[in-house]
Amino acid sequence: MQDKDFDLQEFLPYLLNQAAEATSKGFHATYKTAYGMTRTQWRVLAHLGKFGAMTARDICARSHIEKTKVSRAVAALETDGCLTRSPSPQDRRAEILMLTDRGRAVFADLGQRAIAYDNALRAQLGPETAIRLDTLLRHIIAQGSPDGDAEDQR
Amino acid sequence: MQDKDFDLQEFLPYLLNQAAEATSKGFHATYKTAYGMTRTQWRVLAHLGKFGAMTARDICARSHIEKTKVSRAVAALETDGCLTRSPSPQDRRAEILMLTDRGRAVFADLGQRAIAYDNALRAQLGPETAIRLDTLLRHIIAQGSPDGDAEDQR
DNA sequence: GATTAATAGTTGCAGATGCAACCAAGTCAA
DNA sequence: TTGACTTGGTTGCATCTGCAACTATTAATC
Repeated sequence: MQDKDFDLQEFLPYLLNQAAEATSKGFHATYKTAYGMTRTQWRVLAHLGKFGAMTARDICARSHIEKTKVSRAVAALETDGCLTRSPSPQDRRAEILMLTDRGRAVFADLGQRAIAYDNALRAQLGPETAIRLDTLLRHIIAQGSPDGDAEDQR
Repeated sequence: MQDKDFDLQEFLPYLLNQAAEATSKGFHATYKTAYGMTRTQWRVLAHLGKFGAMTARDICARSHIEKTKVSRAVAALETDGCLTRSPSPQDRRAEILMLTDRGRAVFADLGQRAIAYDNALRAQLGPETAIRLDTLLRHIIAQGSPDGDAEDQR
C-alpha cells in the first residue's frame, strides 16, 4: 500500500507527545518546586478541588488515571495534609476523599497559576487557534486509539 | 483577573497529554510485544532508520530526547543487535551509530505498521482535520512552554 | 604548552510507573 | 447460608525516568 519509509516527524502520536511534553514542562516545574508534587498528585488535587469530595474510584473514572497511580497520589497528598479520607457509609471498601483547608489553599494557588499559564499558552497560539485545538484534542481523546481500544465505553 | 476556579479539563497541557496517551497507547503495545522495545528505543530506531548513521548527540538534537535516555536506548538496541557503534574519526569522544541489517528490518516492519496506524488515526479524524492538527502541533512544539523556556535555541 | 572550560557519553541513585497479585467488602444465586 | 464472582483499594516488583556527578576528549585562552 505504501512504499515510502516512515517519518517519525509525521507520526501523530509522536507529535502529540512532543507537544504535550513541551507544554507540560513549564508548569510541572511550578508544582514540583512549589509543593514537591508529582503530576498525578497535581491532577488528583485538581479533580478534588474542582468537583469536591469523591472516592478514588470516581477520580479514576473521570480522569482516566490508573487506579494504582491514584492510590499512591492520594497517599502522598494525605501525608502532605492536603486531603483526608473517611469511610463511605454506603460501601465499607470505599473511602471518601476530601480536601483539607490546606488542600484547598494549594489548589487555589496552583489553580490560579495554571490559569495564567494556560492563558499565556493560548495567547502564543492566538485565540481562535487555541479553541480549534481544544476541539480537536477532545475529539481525539473521546475516540481513543484506532485499533479496537474499546475498553473505554465502560 | 480571574475568579472562577480552575478546570483541568480546559488546561491545554492536560488535554495534550490525554490525547498523546490515548493515541500512543495502541502503538506502544505493538512495538512492545513485537520487539520488547521501549518508547525511547523505538524513537531512536526510527531516527536512525530515517536519517541514517549519526551520533547520539545528533539524535538528541533532532528529537529533543534527553541524552541519558538516548544513551540507554542505544545500549539496549546494541545488545538487541539492532545497531553498531563505531568511533568517530573526527572526535574520539563520539560514536557513530548505524543500524544493522536486523535494525533495518525491524525499522521496516515497525515503520509500515506505524504508517498504517497513523493512517487509521487520521481517517478517524478526517483528512483536513488531521492536517490542521499537524500544523497546530508543530507550532506548539516550535514555541515550547510560555515561561521563558528559552534553552531551546542552542 | 599548560590551564581552564566545554562537550560526548555513561552511571548511580532516588523516584515514578505499569502490571499482576492481593485483601477485604459487596453482590448474586441457589 | 454458602460459594463463586466482582469491585475498591493497596502492595511488590521489575522497569523507566530525571538529575547530578563523573570520565575522557576537545576547544579556548593565556
